[in-house]
Amino acid sequence: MIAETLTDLNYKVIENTEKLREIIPELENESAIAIDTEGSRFDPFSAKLLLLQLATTKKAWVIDCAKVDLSLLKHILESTRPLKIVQNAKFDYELLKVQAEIQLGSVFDTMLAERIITCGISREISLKTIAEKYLGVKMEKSTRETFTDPHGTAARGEFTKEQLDYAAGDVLVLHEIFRKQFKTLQEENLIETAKLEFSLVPVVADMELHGSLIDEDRWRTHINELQEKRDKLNAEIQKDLRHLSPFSQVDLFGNEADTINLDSPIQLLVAFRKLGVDLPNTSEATLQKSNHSIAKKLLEYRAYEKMITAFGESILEKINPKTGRLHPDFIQLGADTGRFACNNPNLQQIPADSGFRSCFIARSGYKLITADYSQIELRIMAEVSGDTEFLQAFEKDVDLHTLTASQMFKIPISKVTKEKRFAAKSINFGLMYGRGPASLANQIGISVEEARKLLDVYFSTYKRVKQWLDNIGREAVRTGEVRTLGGRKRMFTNPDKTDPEYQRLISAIERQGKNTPIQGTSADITKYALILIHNEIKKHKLDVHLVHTVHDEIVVEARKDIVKKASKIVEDKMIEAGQKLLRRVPVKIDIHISDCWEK
DNA sequence: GGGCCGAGCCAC
DNA sequence: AAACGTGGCTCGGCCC
Repeated sequence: MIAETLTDLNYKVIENTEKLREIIPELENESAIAIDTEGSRFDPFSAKLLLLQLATTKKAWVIDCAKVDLSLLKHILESTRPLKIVQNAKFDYELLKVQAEIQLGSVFDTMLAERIITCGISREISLKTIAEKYLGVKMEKSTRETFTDPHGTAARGEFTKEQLDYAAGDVLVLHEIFRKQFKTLQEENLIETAKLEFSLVPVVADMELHGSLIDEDRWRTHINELQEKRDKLNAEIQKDLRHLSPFSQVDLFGNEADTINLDSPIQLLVAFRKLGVDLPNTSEATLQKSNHSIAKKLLEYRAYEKMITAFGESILEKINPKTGRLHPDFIQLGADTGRFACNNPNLQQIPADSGFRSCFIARSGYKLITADYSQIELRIMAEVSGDTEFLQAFEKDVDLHTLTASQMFKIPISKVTKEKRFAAKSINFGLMYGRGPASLANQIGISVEEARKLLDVYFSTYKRVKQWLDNIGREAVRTGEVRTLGGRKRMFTNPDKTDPEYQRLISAIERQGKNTPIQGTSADITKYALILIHNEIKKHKLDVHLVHTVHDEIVVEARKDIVKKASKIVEDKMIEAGQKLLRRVPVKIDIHISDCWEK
């Protein structure tokens, strides 16, 4: 396809059911059709489905959804064949499911494909960008916003030629992009990864649509408690300041000024100076260095303040008025390792142990199942390195951190203290991040020299682990790429040798090279598990829904009477997904049934 | 007043 | 005194 075809668009507008019926046989015969939708909003629950665009390699149609019976297309859109080529299929899946009761099946998502192909090199995956890259055409995307304008013609169900051209243009470019991306995926051995991601689209979409229920009252109560603690701390600090200050704090009118604004660095610096403490600024590092009791309290005050602003009312504002639930955006390929990202709100960063999580609840008559992989990253490390000690520890299901401590400090298991286990655990986890002696020393409170010795002992105990880490770091730099056990690829761009930061940048690539196969394989496994669980639920038509995932954790809402059955499915499928990639290490799941989200 | 960015902090 | 991987959110500062 060349630029001219976009300006001289070859498409037909379909405005009645009879015309739609005429094109069905043509579509049924295709092996792949490109599709796109235009909605009046981005929220699938309140959006109106305006246009549905379809294209074969030769023709395109723009369907006015308000004027036709879309159910005529249901079997085509839901079946495995033809393949549906879509840019950001999750959006279209959700809109079609909610507004037309059609569940898009068998997709090739050009946006995800582009992310897979260019992972580590680029994050430019918009249709505009990839159409230019693969077709050399410049797309004008400003018409898009006219569909969501509540006062525009689209809101009245009328479309301008410009809007129809735009809609057709979006779907006309897809076949050629698909053809080229598919070729690249084959050449780069990325078909498995693409299949995984494409199969995951309806799973993630259903998870988003189902959403999470939050107990608003409980949430507010919790915020109030934090606010009270913050205010109490504030009062204490004010009192301390008054008490310790040799000067009385009196305002212009001779009244005792009772408070200063703790959020104002200027006022704080003045207050500290009155106490004879001269601080350069009120940054966290400065306050930590100063051993003053008020500095300590101030840091504590800020921690509460942070919690309140970051997780306070802002999350409740995201509750969807139509469903009364939170529908966060799960970004399937958020991280270059293959992990999910999440936003609006980010449910993957809800504090683990401060009373926020227990506000996420099951509907009445339902239960939440929280399941997470036990030490999955260390198990992956055992698999990829083939380290005998690691493998045996998991085989015998002994506590790896305790075992590590006993081997490193050459003491019997029974003599391992809490401190020694903590030191071992810090190294075990630090491994996966390419952690150095300085950072280790800092965490467990020893000198850098002692930390260095500790690491030496560690690596002489686990020789294969060291070998694997050194090798993969080196290979990442040499070849410019690493892969996960699922075949997912991440690329690296080596810095210029003349770059003053050269060595630092190379070290960063080495660390990323070490971490990505571990973190990314964990992501592969969780994604396989989500698909397997989703399929099983559908197969048996169970009243069970995925609601949430946090890297190595899956949360499911199940009707009470079948929660045991659901829990068995979740556990079995998570293990099946794990063992698909881990062949010599057993996989273990921690699983809990509760009224709320908790481990 | 909106966009961008770093700091700081939350998660795994 | 820090050099630990992957993200997102909020705030403050800066720029236009």
